[in-house]
Amino acid sequence: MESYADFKQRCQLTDANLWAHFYQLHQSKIDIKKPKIAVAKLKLIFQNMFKLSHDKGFALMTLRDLSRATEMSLGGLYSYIGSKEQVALMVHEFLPYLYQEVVSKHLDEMSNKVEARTIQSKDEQALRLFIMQHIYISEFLQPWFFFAFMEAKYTSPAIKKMALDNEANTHEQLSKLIKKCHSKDNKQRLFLRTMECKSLLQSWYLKRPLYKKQNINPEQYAQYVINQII
Amino acid sequence: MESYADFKQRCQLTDANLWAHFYQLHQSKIDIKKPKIAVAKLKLIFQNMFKLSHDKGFALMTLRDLSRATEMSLGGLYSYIGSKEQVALMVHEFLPYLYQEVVSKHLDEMSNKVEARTIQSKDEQALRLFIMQHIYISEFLQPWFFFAFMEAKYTSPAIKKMALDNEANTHEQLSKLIKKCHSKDNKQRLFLRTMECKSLLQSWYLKRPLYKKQNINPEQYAQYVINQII
DNA sequence: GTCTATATCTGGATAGAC
DNA sequence: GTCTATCCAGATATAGAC
Repeated sequence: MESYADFKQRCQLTDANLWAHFYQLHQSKIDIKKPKIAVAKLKLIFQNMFKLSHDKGFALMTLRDLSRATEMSLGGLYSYIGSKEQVALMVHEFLPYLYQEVVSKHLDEMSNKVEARTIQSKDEQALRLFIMQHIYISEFLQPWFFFAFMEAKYTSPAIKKMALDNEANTHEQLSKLIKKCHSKDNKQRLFLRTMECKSLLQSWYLKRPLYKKQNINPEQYAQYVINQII
Repeated sequence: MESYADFKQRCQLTDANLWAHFYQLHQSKIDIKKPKIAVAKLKLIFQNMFKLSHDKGFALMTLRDLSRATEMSLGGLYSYIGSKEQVALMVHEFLPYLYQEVVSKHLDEMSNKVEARTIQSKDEQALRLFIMQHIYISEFLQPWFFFAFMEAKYTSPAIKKMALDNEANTHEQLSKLIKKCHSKDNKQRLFLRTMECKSLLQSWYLKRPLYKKQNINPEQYAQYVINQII
C-alpha cells in the first residue's frame, strides 16, 4: 500500500500549496490584494479559528477571541473574512474544491498503476484505494474535516445543504464500491457495511488525538479499516 | 437475544418513568413544587430543547426560541431551568444517574439468567450484553445521547470534564470486555477494536434517522455490531 | 493595509404585577 | 405559578484616521 508520505508527494499536498489553493478559491471575497500577505494572514486566521472552534465550538467563538488569538484588530480581521458566517462557508466550500483540484486529477494515473501489478480483483483495489485516499486526505486536512462535521448544522441553510450533499455523495460512492466487492449482500447488509465504513473513516478525524496517543499512524489505520470492510 | 421491548420492560423504561426520574434528580433546582405540573413542563421544555438543539445547535438556540416553541413565557421558563447553561448540565448529569438508578440494578440478575442456558463463553456473553444494552439504552434516550455527544464541548469546563470522564469510563469497560474475548490481540489491536466498537455504538444514535429509513431496528443493529466485534 | 472607536442589535437574566 | 416589561452585557459589523 502506498505510504502517506508518497501520497502527499503524488498529489503535491504541502502546507504552502494548501493555503495558496485556499486563497485562490476565495480571492474575490478578500479585500487585501497582495497575495503574499493575504496567504500568510489567511493561514494565521484559519489555524487559530480551527483551534478556538475545536475548544469551544464555532458559535461560542467570538471574533474578539479570534482577533486576540491572531493578534489582529477586529477591523483588520474583517478585511479578510467578510462576516462570521462567511468564515464557516469558506471552509465548507473549500473541501470539495480541493478534492477536485488536487486529488481527483491523480485518480486515473493511480488506478492504472495498481492494476498492472496486483493479483487482487479490480473492484477490491478500487475500494482499497478509496478508503486509503479518504484517510490520507482527512489526515492532511484533519482540522478541516473535524470542523465540517461538527459545525455543519450551526450555519445557514445553504451550508447545511452543501454539507448534506457532500455526505450523501460519499455514501453513494462508497456504497457502489462495496456492492461490487460483496455482491451477495442484501440491501440492508450493504447499507450496514457502508455505514460501518463511514463511521470508521469519521473516527479517524474526529478522534485523531486518541489514535496519536497510541502511536497509530495513517497507514496502520487504513490497513485496519480495509481488513474490516473487505 | 433479548428484544428491545423485553429490555424496556425489564428495566421499567417507560416515557412516564423517564421524566419522573428526571424530575427527581433535579427537584431541588426547580422553583415549581407541584410534581405533576413540573414533570409535564419539564418534558415539554426538554423535548423542544432537543429538537431546536438538534436543528441549530445548543449555542445558537436562544431561550426566546425555546419559549416560543414551548409556548411559555421567558419568565416561566426560568422557574424551571435556572439558566441556559444549567439546561445542558441537567442533561449531562442525568445520563449517569439514570444508568445507576435503572439499568445497573438489573445487571446481576441478567448475567445469571444468561449463564445458565448458553454454550457461549461467559466473557463473550458479557461483551454481547454490554453492546446490546448500550444500543437499547441509546435507542430509548436517542435525543439525550445525541445532545451529550454533540454539545459536550460547548459548555462549561465542569461539564466538559464530566463528559470526558463518562467517555473514558465506557472505553475502559469496553476494552476490558474485548480483551477477554480476544486475548491474543496486542495493545494496538485491542485499542483499534475498542474504538471500532465505540464508533459503531455512536453511529446508532448519531445517525438514527438513516437507519430508520432503511427499516433497521435495534435488534438487527445490535446483532450486526456483535458479529463485527466478537 | 491596519488600527481605534463606535453604532447597533441581540439575547440572557430579573423584578414585580397578576 | 405564570406573565410582561425591562435591564444590561457582550457580540457583530462599520466608519474613518493613520
